[in-house]
Amino acid sequence: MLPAPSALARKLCSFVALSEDELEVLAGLHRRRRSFAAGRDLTLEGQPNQAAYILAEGWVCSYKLLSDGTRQIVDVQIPGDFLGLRSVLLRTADHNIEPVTAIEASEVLESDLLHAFATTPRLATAVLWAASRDEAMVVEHLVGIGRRDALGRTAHFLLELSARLILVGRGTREGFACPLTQYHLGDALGLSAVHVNRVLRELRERGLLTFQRGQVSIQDFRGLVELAEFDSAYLDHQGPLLR
Amino acid sequence: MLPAPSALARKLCSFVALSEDELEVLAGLHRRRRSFAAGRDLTLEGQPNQAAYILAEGWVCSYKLLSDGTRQIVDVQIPGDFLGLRSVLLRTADHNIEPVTAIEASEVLESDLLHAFATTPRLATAVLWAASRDEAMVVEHLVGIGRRDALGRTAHFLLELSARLILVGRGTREGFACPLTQYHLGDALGLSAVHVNRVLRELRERGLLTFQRGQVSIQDFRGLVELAEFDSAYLDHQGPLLR
DNA sequence: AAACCGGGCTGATCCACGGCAGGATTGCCG
DNA sequence: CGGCAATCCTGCCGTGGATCAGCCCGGTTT
Repeated sequence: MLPAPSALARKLCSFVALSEDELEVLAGLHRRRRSFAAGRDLTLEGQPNQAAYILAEGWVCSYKLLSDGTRQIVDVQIPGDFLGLRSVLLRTADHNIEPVTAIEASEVLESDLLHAFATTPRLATAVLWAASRDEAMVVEHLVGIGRRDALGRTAHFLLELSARLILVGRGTREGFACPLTQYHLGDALGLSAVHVNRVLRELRERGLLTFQRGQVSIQDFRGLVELAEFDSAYLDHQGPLLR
Repeated sequence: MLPAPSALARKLCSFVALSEDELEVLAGLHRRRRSFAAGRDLTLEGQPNQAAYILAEGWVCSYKLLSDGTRQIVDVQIPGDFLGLRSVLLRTADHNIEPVTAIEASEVLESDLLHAFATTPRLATAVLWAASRDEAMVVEHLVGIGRRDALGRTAHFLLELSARLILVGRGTREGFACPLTQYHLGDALGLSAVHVNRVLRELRERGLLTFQRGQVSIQDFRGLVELAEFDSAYLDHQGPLLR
């Protein structure tokens, strides 16, 4: 009997159906489980030789600091996401990582990963797909900050989170639990926390969604999609097309 | 006698010294040279099975369109850069590509690339490095748009271009030829073209740089670096650290 | 209980940037 | 040479969002 599938397994399965063997290799990557407290940074920019992790429980965000004390959150990771894959390749972390909640993560050594890839090439493809998807998310984030107004940007961000959470069984079409504060949202969206508050109020008043006490409730999915021009293609598209 | 090194070869050599054999394999990727006219898009978002290219001459920009007609330029490619590497992997283009000038590019088939990697693993590492660098540039771009003001953002963008162009022999510490219009700059920086104009004037009035008739002249490198908080680490760092 | 702290919420004011509208330059083409 | 189309440039005014300042609430510390 196999153990319950990890969030990562669930995510990858939405892309290609993995065999039992492949799932087993994947599960093998989850030895070396570690926990980290909320709020204390994992990585400091510029430090070499960081490890990579698969996030199993909890949320983290990756950000860069500017000299005036402001920061920009580049992306938010949820269960099933990789952490610091690129810093392993480049041998230097190029951003900081803050656990938003207490988290559990499995440390993944480069050798483990290479071994897994050698054993099960389809797994390599799937992980590569996940990495490309992360990159596409950053691009979409860039477009949002550059060209969408605060309302559309916020709606887009929350819709993206929703889609990603549903994929790993942490949310439904109706909503999801979200541990991000309004400060987090501001830093992610390039807005001030004060303005985030006003934007959330407007979304509420328009009957689109509510975000209260760590719970996002989507009330008018269609309306949100329209407002945000949200097209989930970049998140889940063409799995089957990839060879 | 080897032919003159391509822009890509120059770029990769700044990262690892390549042997003659490796340079030859690299040169082999430049068969299948093609030309494209300025202004006419190469790729349309969502179309499957696009080719990848190595840009040999000229500039292009990758952008995404929004429904209100605005666009966001995600990155600008110069000679030596890859074009559409990710769309080959994902089998679908996720953005549009506009040649800013007439360009020459070498079409690269997946099979060529895989073959080159199999023959010369160090080449694979180098190309992977280039891809990671591109990704880091997008992240830096995101931070700029999210948290820097128009002046710093513009200065940062031009400094980054400068550093990249110097690497492939298209510029010096004093300046470079830049075919981008103020509309391009606006679309890249998330500003209106009108405001770009004002920003360029201010940079000129502060004695930092001039951008006139397609020529960027850097007059106060230090001042620009300070204004933009520019740290080129993400462009050229830790080559030797990568194994 | 008092003090404190993090987070949510709101109003008043300010300013960086967008939008519009028109004029000046430049380069290209017949 | 004249005409036309980009592109550059500028002034004026409107506005989205930042900043500041303050209040409320629930949880923790003492």
